[in-house]
Amino acid sequence: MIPIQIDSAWKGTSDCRNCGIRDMVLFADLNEQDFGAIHTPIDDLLFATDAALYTEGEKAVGVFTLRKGMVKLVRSTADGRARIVRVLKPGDVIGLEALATARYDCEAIALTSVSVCRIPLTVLHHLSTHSSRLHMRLMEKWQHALKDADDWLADLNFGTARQRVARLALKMRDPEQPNFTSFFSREDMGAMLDLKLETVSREVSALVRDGALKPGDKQGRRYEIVNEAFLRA
Amino acid sequence: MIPIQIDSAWKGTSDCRNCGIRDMVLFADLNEQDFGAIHTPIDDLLFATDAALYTEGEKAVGVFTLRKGMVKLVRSTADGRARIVRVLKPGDVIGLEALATARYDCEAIALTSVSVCRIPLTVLHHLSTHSSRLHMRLMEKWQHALKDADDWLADLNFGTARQRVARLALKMRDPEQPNFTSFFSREDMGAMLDLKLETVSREVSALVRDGALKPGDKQGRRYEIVNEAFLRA
DNA sequence: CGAGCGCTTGACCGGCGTCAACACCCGTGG
DNA sequence: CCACGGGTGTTGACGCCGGTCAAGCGCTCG
Repeated sequence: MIPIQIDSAWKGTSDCRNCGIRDMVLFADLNEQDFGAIHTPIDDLLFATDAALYTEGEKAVGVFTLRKGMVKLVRSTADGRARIVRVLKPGDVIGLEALATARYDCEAIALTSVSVCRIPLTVLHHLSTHSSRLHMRLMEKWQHALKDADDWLADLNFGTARQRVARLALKMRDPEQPNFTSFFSREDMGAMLDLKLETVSREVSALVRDGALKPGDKQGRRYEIVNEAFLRA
Repeated sequence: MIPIQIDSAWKGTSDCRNCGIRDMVLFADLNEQDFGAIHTPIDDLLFATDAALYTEGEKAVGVFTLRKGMVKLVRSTADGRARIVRVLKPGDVIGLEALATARYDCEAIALTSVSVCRIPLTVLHHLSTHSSRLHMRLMEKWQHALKDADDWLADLNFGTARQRVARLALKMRDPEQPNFTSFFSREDMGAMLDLKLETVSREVSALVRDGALKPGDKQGRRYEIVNEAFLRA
């Protein structure tokens, strides 16, 4: 694992009105008046794989919306090891907690190359008290984040190693090609499932042997889902 | 484990202005004008141990504030077993997710006898768009719930059985008597830590043998923390 | 005082962690 | 173009932790 590296690039300023994924995100149902109240520019940013969007405890300037790629939320436990608490996908908000505390509760690291836009806290604070439309959207995002956290706990940290890996395969399906799923480094997968990387590797191999998965590349990152029912059991 | 039983009693209507724990809860910094906008009565309710406040997927009428006692949030996993995702303490809000979806995401069951007040969704929806004070409080509650969920995952579902039980002991300290901690039935503890009840029992006994804990009653529910440093390691 | 429930303890076994060797992919430099 | 080396994934052998099954104990409440 490469240590933290800040490796981001400024891509320009967002035109939120014409955002390609606007219907998924916070500004989905803002009207012209709401947009007029945004006085601080919203930046588009790119992060390379393994770059940190922010670190645990860092003072927050804004909240991110994930446009493309995947981001892991990492928390270091009392005994020093790193634990991945969730993985965020396009449309998700990164660092919501900053709205309440102006600090980030855990570290956010790009799992792939990542495209995000950063919305300043001031903008959100101002809009959320003046626009009930944004207010409702915010509630939905909070609720989604909390449900996600609970799902993560209930689905991926329960049962045998085999079951956990199978559940992860189902959770990480490609939305566009539902019979394909993308994995991560075995070490990352271990930190998500509370397993050692060797165990993860063994169980992935076993699922391939049993005909539930089929390798889609040679690096062990992409697999085809052959037998979905098997993965569910 | 006793199956679900609805066992609640109406204790009256709350006088929120003079609530004993008002500074901890959602209505902490409402002003007289805000209170004037509450047109639906807020009920005080009592639930007996093992009673369900609501069940998973149930249509929600309101959100609860926990005044006294403890409540577990239970989720049934795909393979039928029950998983305790969090335990709520006085001052916490129960069923926040209903604000966004009007449904409860998981089951809430009283771990002790419990005193709550129920705030109708209509009241919160109306107030949160008209009072930036409540709005801010809501954010804080969401953030706290999310942090709690992540803590639960990172602290209690990681490491050896011994470590998990030790962490639970620290997490469940009595706020008033910090050298005392309260446990639950071994089965519930197992559902929190992802361990079997026999393992929990063994590890608790081991911690007592090693001089880290001392039994405070004969039912195995209350223990004195003798060696805090030992529990942290 | 007896029944029943929950907690404890023991014996045994299987799954996962540990340590280690090896295979494979890829980038680098000769 | 090939040789080399590091990083990552895979596979094997072995030991220990925790799951399983079962017996026994000690509350509490009829």
